[in-house]
Amino acid sequence: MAQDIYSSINPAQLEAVRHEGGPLMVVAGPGTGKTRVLTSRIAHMIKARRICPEQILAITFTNQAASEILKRVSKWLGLGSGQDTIGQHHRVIPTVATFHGWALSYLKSLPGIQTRAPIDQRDAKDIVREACRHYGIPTRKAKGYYQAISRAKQQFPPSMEGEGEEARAVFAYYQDYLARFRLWDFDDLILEALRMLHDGENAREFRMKSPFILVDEFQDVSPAQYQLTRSMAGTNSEITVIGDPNQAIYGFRMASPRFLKDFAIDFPDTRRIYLSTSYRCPQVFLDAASAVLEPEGEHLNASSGIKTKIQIMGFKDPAREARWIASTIEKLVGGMSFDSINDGTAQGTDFRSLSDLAVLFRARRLGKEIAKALGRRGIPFQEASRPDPLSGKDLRMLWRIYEILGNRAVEHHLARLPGDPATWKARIEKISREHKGANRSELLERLLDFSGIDIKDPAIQGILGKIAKAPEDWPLTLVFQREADLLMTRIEAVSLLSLHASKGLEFPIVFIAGCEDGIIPWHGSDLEEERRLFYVGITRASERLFMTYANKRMLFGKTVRAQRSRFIDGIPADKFETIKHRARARRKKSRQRSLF
DNA sequence: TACTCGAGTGTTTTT
DNA sequence: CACTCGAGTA
Repeated sequence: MAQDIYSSINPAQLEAVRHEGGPLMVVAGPGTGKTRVLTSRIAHMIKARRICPEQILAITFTNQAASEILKRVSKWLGLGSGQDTIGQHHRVIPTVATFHGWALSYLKSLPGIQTRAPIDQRDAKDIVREACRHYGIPTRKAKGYYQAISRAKQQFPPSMEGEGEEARAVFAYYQDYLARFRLWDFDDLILEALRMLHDGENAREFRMKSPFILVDEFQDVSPAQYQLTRSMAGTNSEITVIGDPNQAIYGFRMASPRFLKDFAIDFPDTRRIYLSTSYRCPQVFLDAASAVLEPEGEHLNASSGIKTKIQIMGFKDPAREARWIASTIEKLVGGMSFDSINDGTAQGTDFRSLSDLAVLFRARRLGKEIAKALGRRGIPFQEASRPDPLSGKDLRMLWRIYEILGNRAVEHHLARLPGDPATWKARIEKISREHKGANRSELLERLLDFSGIDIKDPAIQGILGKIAKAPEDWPLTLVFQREADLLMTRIEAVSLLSLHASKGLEFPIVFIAGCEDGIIPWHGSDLEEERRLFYVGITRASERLFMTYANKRMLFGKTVRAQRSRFIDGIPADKFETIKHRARARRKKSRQRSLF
């Protein structure tokens, strides 16, 4: 078991795994084994250094990442599946949680604190809308104000600086509403945990209990999360941050690669380790990616010997672009590669699996055209957009009843159940009285009789089962969120993803569509961040990379002429080949074929 | 409660 | 152009 922790690990990775005694920063470019280092390091701490797992806290941004890390660590330690990260652990395992999940359990663990009930984004938006109505502001402005409020609350203390009178009024109403009904939104979880750790005594106690902290994807931390990290760890403690400043693409939600730099200043004895061997991307792609952004840190070296160039194609319009992508995909999955026919090494088995392929684009709507083209050819595809687990009307109702039963934000939820709040109140009181001593999921099941929800629906049954297993008073917002992540199935289909959604993923064959000025880089966006976004896209590919663009595109009802992305012009000419579509290619048959 | 219709709006996304 | 949202109607 234990030797797996170190097998086929490179010297830099090993150094990161074994570092002891002070702050550590691991700068890990695409495919350099970031997760490998993180999980090996945790396993090493426990197995070799005999650190008690309870003293280790690993923080991630998504539940999916958290469960992936926990799974790998548990396997190395022989701890079984380690699925259950919420609530009490039956075995001693390290805590792996999201910032928000950790913050909530920390707040709950503090003696004498009055916790509030977490609400999700939809309720938060509803409250903002209500604030607008209250002030006679047109509700169409609610979305913008909600975003402004959330941005404000990424900072500590929250700041509406630069916002107008109206926005401030809405903010005040919103905050007041949360206080009145004893609610926390997602941002509050971070802010409140931070507020608690400001108390010297709390901080000292926490640092003693959890002296080993690891934070993944550190380039994505918000100002508040950065401060939280600082409060959690003393400047000399053994805190590990892992990230890649070149992949910081969440500026619009106040994240910044700046914090990775600040870290080394705020923790002066930080040992920096750069992972510079990419086990994913061919050198050509790495070089091209570097060229678009003049990356920070060391130049990346490819371990792969693949020599394929990037293939760039222009089209008259997005429909042709989409059709070409679809037909190329069909060829790639449908049969033998033309390559192998051409160079005589035909094996006859060079099929690509659909899940080896991804099409990336800057904005969701740009994927529509491609989805249509794939659909017409009957090629299965999978779009990234996961439905919000609490989006269904029924599930929302169920959630509200559950929260009321748990005595959380009762008035807030009663007012939002369909029908008359007083009737619901009476109903809930009656049922609770009649079934004294019954557990919460039993009560919930009885109350669902009044809701018109079909209890026999397998989805509802599944949720009820989860509730029965979840810790007594855990708010469902987080339970649902986790379940939705864990239920993500990997089906045999082409992935259609936004560039943002592609971060952290890897595919042998990648298409980046809509590589046009105005799209990539997006008109009016921060150019440096757009560069990093393109960098992320390029570095998803492990074998083949296509970039396509259209010379005109319909956006907002207007057809605009478009030019090839200026980022492509920054790529050295020997890294790619441009292929002319159809009309030209037909005459140069062999040239076209060499594509495949 | 469920619909139609017109106005208005247009990245990226997690918890 | 397509979609969402909210007001208004059945």
